[in-house]
Amino acid sequence: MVTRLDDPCCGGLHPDAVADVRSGQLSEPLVLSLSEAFKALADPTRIRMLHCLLQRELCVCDLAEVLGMTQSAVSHQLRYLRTLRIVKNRREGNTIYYTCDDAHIAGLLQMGIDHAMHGEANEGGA
Amino acid sequence: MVTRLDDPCCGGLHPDAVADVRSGQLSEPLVLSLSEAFKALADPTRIRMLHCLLQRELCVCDLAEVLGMTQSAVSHQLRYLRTLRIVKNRREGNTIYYTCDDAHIAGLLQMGIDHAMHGEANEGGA
DNA sequence: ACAATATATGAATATATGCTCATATAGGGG
DNA sequence: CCCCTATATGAGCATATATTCATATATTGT
Repeated sequence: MVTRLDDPCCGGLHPDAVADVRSGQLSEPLVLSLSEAFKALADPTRIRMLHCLLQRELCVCDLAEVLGMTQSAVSHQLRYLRTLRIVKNRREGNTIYYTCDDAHIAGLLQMGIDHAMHGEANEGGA
Repeated sequence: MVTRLDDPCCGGLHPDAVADVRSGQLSEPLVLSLSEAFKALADPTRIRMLHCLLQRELCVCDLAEVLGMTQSAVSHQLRYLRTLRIVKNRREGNTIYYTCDDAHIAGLLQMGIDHAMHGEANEGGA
């Protein structure tokens, strides 16, 4: 079972290379799990939200205020992140506080920041 | 200049928290650059492509063969990655070989893999 | 019970994304 | 020069995403 399409233009130009790489392939669930994690970080809004929530616990409307966004938009994105278990929330009376304590995401984000700051933009600047 | 929307439901519940987090905000270009990088990894196809191209140089049709995808689809994604300078290519006669030598991306991907494999799916299995 | 506040959520919408199909480009061999 | 192979690319399409708007839910205070 080779999982070939009908017309791969050339049936594998270098069979050895193909076989070689095939044996090292990532499993389907792993790939899906990976893309899911990276997707969470693949949006400017979510990056900013997570960066905030990693620094400090914030309620929804403070977050909205910081990001200059609608409460609704923020809430939708928080739901997205909640579904992925990337952020947690805590209720205190009427307000709900969110945090991000996901070490995985924090690590990826930090690594991205470190790398991107190799001569490009800096932090700071409200 | 506070960059406020017309109706932030509550005008910042905790002004100190808001000010605090505001001062640590990531700059706009940095955020965009970050999301761009994560976007490159936010798709199962591209993850598999990059994982292959990090292991070994491959021509387009070998890649297509390995991934079980159309040459066209692969080529489109390669263009995407080329635009972001994540992959390089080399021509040898009729065939074009691609590689990924982007340490940034490689690091992020590896970190993602390490983390995701904490009890979930493993490599191997083609 | 009622009003006010904070948050959540469904529907609609606009845009982005990933793939397919057809076709263009480019190099190699007769 | 013509044909074959490998790759690139534009258009179209179906789906995903991010935001907005209106409204629902939940908690507090009176």
